[in-house]
Amino acid sequence: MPEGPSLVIMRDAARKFRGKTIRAATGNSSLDLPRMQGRRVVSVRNWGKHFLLEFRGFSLRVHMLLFGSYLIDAEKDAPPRASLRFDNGVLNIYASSLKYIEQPLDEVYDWRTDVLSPEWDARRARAKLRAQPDVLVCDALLDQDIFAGVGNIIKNEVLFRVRLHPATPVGRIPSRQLGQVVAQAREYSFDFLEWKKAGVLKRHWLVHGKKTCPACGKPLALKELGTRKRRAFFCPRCQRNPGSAG
DNA sequence: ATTCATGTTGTGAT
DNA sequence: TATCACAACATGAA
Repeated sequence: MPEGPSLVIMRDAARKFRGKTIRAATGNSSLDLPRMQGRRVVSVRNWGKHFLLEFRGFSLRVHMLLFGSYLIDAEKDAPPRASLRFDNGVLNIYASSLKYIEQPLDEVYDWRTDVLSPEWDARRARAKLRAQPDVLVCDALLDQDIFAGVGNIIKNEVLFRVRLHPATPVGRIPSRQLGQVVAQAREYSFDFLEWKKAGVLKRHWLVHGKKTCPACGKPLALKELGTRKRRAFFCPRCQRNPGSAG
């Protein structure tokens, strides 16, 4: 489920609950779910991988981690973390991390950091990257304070599009290529969104989960790189590290 | 049946 | 005190 584009789809699917009142809030979350009963949804939003239901005075934050899922007007054979019943339907949330946010969302979230937001600020992202020259680009792309919404799939595909080795320190990336990284973090996320909506996402993966480089035909490398140790699929031939000899 | 993965947070060690 | 590596959590596809 859970990279930014999937949350955009969830947010749009749940938009019909905006302005509606929660009639019942149940589930196996340790949160005080009944707190939401009788409360009206002021807005349905998302920031990166966070799904947000805003009420007057507080908000519900849902993070799906790796295995989270949701169903609208349907249920499955598993206990929901939260089941929110409205007059016009039900939102069921499974295996997710739930939390209340007490402060106004605009105080908590910097929308300019969300790669899919209209408020996305590429220059700001570049400035943050410049401030951390030693961080590997594979880690930087997963940093939600720089690229909120980017996950491991987007990371791998962006680095291939830009033909950049995942283990390149940010400070060694030529300025023009760094600009491409930032631009593609957003652009690929929108492509991901369209493909996901159309149910054709996987067939568009060029390197993620693949064995062969679509550019040169040689085997792809698969390594757990960076401090995050997430899977990096890349072509050692086509994705050259500007800092290495060769 | 077993392994593994689109992710983050908390804990205890250093 | 701060940083860091690792554990923990949870589900379904292959």
